[in-house]
Amino acid sequence: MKIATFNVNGINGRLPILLRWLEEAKPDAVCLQELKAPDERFPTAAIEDAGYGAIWHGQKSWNGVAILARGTVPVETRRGLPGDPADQQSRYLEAAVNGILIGCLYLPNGNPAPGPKFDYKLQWFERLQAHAKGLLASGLPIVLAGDYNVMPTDLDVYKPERWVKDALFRPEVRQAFGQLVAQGWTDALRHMHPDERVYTFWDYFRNAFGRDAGLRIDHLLLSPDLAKRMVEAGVDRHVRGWDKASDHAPTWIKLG
DNA sequence: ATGGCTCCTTAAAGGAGA
Repeated sequence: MKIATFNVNGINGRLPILLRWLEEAKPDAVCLQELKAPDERFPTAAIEDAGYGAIWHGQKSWNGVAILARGTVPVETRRGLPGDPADQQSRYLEAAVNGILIGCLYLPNGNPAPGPKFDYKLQWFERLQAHAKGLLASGLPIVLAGDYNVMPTDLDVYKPERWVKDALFRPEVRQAFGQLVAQGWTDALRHMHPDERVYTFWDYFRNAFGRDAGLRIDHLLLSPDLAKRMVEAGVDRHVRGWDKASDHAPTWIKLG
């Protein structure tokens, strides 16, 4: 079983990219972020024609997450991250697919930091930690996949010193990610590639992809039993080189 | 340090992304 996460940066603007990649990679389950579309503008027919069932939580202009499953429809278990009823942003969706519980998340960017957006990011992280702890305690096979907007270590940034004051790399954020993983999760990509520079994002500026000036910010965290089943993990970085590509590349694991 | 690019939006120029 192959499970992927892909920040599409606009599901309608990037629909040809998404469909081309689905056809090529044939993932069994996919978490999408940054739909940038309200619920009624989700491209249901095109996704179905590609062979995927889907659930989604859209939002006008920004955010928005979805879970796709090949040949079946994800069974929704949660919509929205618990802990703040006033939070209106579409950033968390959870479903069961083929016996695995999949949490799809789009963690806030947090810039500029410090400031209210950074505070929201840290609060969101605390809510995620609380929810993840409960999930882990359930003993179910779980993957928490998405755009975490965090580079966990220096190895995950092309030029760490340039990013130390950025909301994606500040100590508080790296610490929050570390605390989350320490609950008992496995950072799939780093576990399979302990010493390698593996990036999932390259910005649109200054030929970042051509220079390989990348960041690793899209992560799949696995519960202990799923970590034991993992046989492969990777990034489809060639997708970033396609015409009209997202600034993120699809990131995936294979379970045996 | 800044700006570079690309998406979205009552469609002009601004917000947001990272």
